[in-house]
Amino acid sequence: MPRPRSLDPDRVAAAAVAIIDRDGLAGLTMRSAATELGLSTMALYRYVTDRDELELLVAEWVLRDLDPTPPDAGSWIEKIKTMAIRVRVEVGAHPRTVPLLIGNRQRSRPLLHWIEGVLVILTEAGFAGTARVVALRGLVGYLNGALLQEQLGPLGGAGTLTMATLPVADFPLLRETAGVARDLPAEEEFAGGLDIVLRGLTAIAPE
Amino acid sequence: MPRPRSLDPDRVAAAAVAIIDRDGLAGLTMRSAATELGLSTMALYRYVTDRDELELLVAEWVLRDLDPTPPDAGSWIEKIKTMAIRVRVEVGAHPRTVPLLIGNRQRSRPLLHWIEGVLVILTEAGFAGTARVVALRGLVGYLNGALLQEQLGPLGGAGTLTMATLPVADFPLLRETAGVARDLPAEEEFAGGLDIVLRGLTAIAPE
DNA sequence: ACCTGAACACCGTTCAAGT
DNA sequence: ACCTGAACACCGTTCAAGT
Repeated sequence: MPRPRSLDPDRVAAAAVAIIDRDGLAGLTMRSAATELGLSTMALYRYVTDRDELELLVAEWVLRDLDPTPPDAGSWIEKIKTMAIRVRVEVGAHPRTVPLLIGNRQRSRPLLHWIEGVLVILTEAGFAGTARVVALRGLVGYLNGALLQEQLGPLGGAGTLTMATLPVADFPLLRETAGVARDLPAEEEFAGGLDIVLRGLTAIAPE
Repeated sequence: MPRPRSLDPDRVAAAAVAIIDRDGLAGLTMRSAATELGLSTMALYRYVTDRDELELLVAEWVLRDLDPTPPDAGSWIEKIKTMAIRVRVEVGAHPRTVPLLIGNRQRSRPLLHWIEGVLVILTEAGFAGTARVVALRGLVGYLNGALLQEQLGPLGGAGTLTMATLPVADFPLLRETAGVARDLPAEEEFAGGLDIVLRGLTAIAPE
């Protein structure tokens, strides 16, 4: 007399994300996830084959609402910008999952659909062959780095405590820049960096 | 009758890096590092207070020869490019340490000196205030992302195996692009992305 | 089928003890 | 001072057993 499955992958992922939001990445263990779901530890293995798969579930769940459709108005640069900002918005709801998103970026369905959308835009803009690869990777590389940096602590954030103790004589510009960075909102920092990448893309665009 | 200290931080770091080079990041444990050094596990705690400090030692050791001095010939863009390539060269000798380098980027002395050098170049180019923060962070963001991506597996690399199994109909451009990416050397991919960022920097440069 | 609990081979780290 | 070994509180995961 088989019992009905008490959970679905969505609820498993949501529970894992709740733990990460609350206790950080280190707080997520097979045991804590099972407890959060009201299961014994081993029952969790009914739903995922191992921790790696649980992390993939998390990565896909966080980006489940990521819109992969290219905007239909605006220049191709504006479209790419919109696509990039969409990622940051979704990630912003669960920022501590960032390392998992990066680690699973090649297998995450929502992200793959988003990449396909970006490629549509790049292709319409005339990119092809290796130039298109470079453009995509440059954009994604910046996105990964910027989101990770924002999460690990921006120049103006916690890490600056260490920097405040550095000998001023050896790092005059670093000290000065860190001071300015403290007052620069993360969102503007992200937008500014994205703008650099987008202008760079414009510069190497075909035609 | 105190015994002489049998090791210095440099040898500890070198041993840890040797393990990472050989067995990957997961292979590095307090136990494996101690064994590599011919010590009992707990003797390692004479040299580092905990695992976190061991990882910092690794991060600093890998970049110990990173030249922080701005090149004196060439345009400011060429100088920045040289600085960026220097990082990739040093990292290239121990690529699997990348996550540790990123995690410790705010405390790693060699990296802080390198950043100071980059800031000298940016300042000479006329960058100041928030524009200088954005320029620095955009560059470092790309560097982090690109090196991490290169390490976790480029588009043309292992992860593409997963992609090869995707339904073609849903991801036509992704499939096509992955095929091209497979034949693009990592070095060219990095250089191409760096070029995008540098051109973007040019576009937002003062004067 | 679905769930449980004991157990195994790991971790990082504390502590008391040896030279 | 420097090093050691046992022990503790964790991990992920295997396995045999319950309903």
